[in-house]
Amino acid sequence: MPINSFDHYPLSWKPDKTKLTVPYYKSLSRDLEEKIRSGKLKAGTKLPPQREIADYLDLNYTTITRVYDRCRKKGLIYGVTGKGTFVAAHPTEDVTIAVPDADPDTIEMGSVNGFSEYSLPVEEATKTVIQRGYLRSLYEYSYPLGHPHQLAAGARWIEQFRAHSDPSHMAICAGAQNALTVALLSLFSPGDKIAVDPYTYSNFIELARMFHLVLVPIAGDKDGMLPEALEKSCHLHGLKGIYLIPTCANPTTLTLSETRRKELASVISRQHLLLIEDDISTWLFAASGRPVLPSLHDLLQGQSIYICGMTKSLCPGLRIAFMSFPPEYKTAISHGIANINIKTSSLDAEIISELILNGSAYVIARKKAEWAEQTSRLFARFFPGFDTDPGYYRWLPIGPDHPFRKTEQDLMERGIHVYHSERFAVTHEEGENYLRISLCSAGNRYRFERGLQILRAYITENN
Amino acid sequence: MPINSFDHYPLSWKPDKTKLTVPYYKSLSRDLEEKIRSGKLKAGTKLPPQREIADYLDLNYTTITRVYDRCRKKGLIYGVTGKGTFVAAHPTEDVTIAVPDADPDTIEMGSVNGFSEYSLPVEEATKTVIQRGYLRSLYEYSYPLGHPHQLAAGARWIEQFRAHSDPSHMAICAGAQNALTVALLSLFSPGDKIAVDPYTYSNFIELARMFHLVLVPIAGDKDGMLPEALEKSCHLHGLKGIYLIPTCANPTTLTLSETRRKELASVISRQHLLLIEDDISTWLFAASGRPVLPSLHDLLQGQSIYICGMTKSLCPGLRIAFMSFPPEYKTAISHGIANINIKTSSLDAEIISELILNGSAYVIARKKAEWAEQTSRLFARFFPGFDTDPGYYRWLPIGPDHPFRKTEQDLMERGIHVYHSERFAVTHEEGENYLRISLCSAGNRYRFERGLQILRAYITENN
DNA sequence: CAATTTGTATCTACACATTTT
DNA sequence: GAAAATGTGTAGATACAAATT
Repeated sequence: MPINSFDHYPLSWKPDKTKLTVPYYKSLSRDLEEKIRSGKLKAGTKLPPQREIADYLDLNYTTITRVYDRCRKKGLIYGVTGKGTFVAAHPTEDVTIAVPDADPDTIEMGSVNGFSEYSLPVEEATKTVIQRGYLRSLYEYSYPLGHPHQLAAGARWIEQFRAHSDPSHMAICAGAQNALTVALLSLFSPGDKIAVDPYTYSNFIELARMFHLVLVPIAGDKDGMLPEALEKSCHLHGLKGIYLIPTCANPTTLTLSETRRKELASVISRQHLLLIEDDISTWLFAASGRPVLPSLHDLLQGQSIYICGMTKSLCPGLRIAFMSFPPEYKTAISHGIANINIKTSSLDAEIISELILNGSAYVIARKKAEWAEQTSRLFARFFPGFDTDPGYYRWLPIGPDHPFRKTEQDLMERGIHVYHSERFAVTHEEGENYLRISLCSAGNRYRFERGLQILRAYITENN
Repeated sequence: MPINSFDHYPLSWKPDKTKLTVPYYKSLSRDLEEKIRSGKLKAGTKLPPQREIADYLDLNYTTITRVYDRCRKKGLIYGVTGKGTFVAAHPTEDVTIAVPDADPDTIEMGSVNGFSEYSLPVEEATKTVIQRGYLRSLYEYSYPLGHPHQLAAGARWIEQFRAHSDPSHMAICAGAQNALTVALLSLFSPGDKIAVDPYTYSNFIELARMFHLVLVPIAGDKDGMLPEALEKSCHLHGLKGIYLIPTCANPTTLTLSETRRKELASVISRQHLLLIEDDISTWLFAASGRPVLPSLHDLLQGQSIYICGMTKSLCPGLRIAFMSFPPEYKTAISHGIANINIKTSSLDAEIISELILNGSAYVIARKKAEWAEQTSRLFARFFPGFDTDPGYYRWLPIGPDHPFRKTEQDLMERGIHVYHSERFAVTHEEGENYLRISLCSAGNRYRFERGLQILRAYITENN
């Protein structure tokens, strides 16, 4: 029997007692899910304590625990012991960063496509591959993880990034996103917990959610994730893995310092975490002659899946990523690849290998790195204080009162497409908002410059 | 306190009381998993009833339920109410049908590669695509579900198979297996139950297991799955979806009759199941001028994902499949594709489209269908009683006493590679065993004929 | 065909850790 | 720094459905 009537309580979620059906936990979690998905409960809303709902509905409170649990595993809500339960950052909204269909009137500064102008060497390489008569042998099943000489090309390529590997424990996937899918599917199970930065690659967030993996954000400072916070969270949550973008993280552009890398490696090793290292940007450092810090893959020697996508550095249309893993995961990953892809297109892989082996890949990368530097200098002219470190995007603070949808829409109406920080947030964060500004998708310098003008005008106006 | 000492009971699984640690359910399920994976508990073994283990260990029996539950969701065991709990068919063994690395001394009659000899038109089409200057536009992000004209080509292609669709609710995936991954990931959640034939495509079994989906085998007769059995199972298990290969099912080669298709469609519609229709073989019927039965996709008008892989009919090396779905799933599937692949290689898709649009695809398919018919006639000469219906494989009964590994190994030693029925079994089945014999991978007619001789000799010897 | 065996689903009880007050 | 609030993890009790005897 309820102790109170609760009529005057402002329960943010107040399920309708009359609509309760057995089993209770299912009818309740359906109701909660519906309210969140329909937007009746907004991101960041604090839900009533489990015991309060239980009291109100006259149910045992672990039944409510079960309701919250189900929604938590779906990524709709998250709980903090002692604090309460909250609606997740973007429980349902479409934050997937897909490929926008080209609209000539909007300047693309949201998605990070990579410069696509420079595709001549790629076309040349394609012709070479075909003329060489490889086609016949490529159009057959074999080597599901990639042909040995393609993997060798991959090993050579990632060497530049201080990630050392060997074709015998590498694989080719259909792009970095696909490699992440393979890694998550092969090595994790629903309910497993993975440490991430508080802001991280939004497609990873969605992917993890699709697999019903639970993401646990770990605090960081200007050098990236804090090792102590990670270690503490291990004890607290029983983490299974960790996802890191050590160099020029997406979207925050933070790079882990060498000390930080070593400290994190030591925690990862001590706590037996499984690291997924997503290396999207080191090529920009290597190609522009900047110092390259050691990969965690090298520092750890095991427990680590290293992924290097070729899309951004070489050619957006060819979907190839190289993956390196410790030998003990080879069976699991082979299974994952067999089940997800059977195998990756040999043609794409062969073209990429050709580009690496004939040296064009290095030339293309250098060219793209130059462009990136030019656009980042341009960006810094508009927004002083930003350095011109390599990177395909910038992380622009815009103050606290700029809600997700509205800000993006306002800017869209002014003619630029950008992404708001909430797309990248693992939990709903109050306070500062940011925009991620892509430096490489506007099409040309003039469009990009116009975009920056629009952006600066909007920011000065609204602050 | 245990009532009995159990020392004389032959408990097939008898956990060591002294090694029990808290939490009990974890330490126990770890132990059970280890025993199964290490082979100490073999496929089909009946485990002790939950209450018996609980009694023996002096624990509440729902704790054992939890242990069994965890292992069940991992696909290690399965339970039948009233009967007991059993170790699953191939709980851990590597049954994934991957791509075997070529060994010239072994005749390949296991994996179904598709004839790869006839790749000249594919090479021509590749050159055409490149010369046409498409390359530049292909090497860019756009149209994550596939270019409209590629999808239109797909729509035209599947029309032959009485599957009608429209480019606006179609997508291109990187092969049929990849399409299955997209469908499962986008539309199902861990724990969801999917109806399947008792023997079905082994990679689907593994894929479902990776996603922690539970497969429920449904009885069938010579016309395929029984509608009444399906309907009954809906009520019993609360099925969410169903996976069917309506034409020349893999591996049983059964084709659903037209009446059966209509009856199943009616159950699927009435029970709100989500159908995944994997069409791997209708092209063989179309290409050899045989009658084509209506697809369930057409019969259902909704609730159905239709998948048509191009690998077998056209070219093993190009990884393309067309998928058609009801409009209401477009968002979910777009998300799935964005998260798994970002997008499929445009180059492969473009080559396939070119082949369809310039008519070569039809010619290639006819050629391959002819070869398939020739090899199936050859097969029927060796094994009378088999008809020469289209199909890339045959399902050969070999009697009850031919265990999985041993049979495959025996035949491997004699020089042929084949797959045993246990690879395709959803639950462990006693009784008749089968071999799936691939008709299209031996390399040439002479090798295939030698393979059949070896096979027949083995069978007559051992029965 | 009724009683028994057996698996599955749901709800309840309790212990514990962290955060806030 | 103790008490209260709050989420999470584990174990137990009960009801029920299907298959077997």
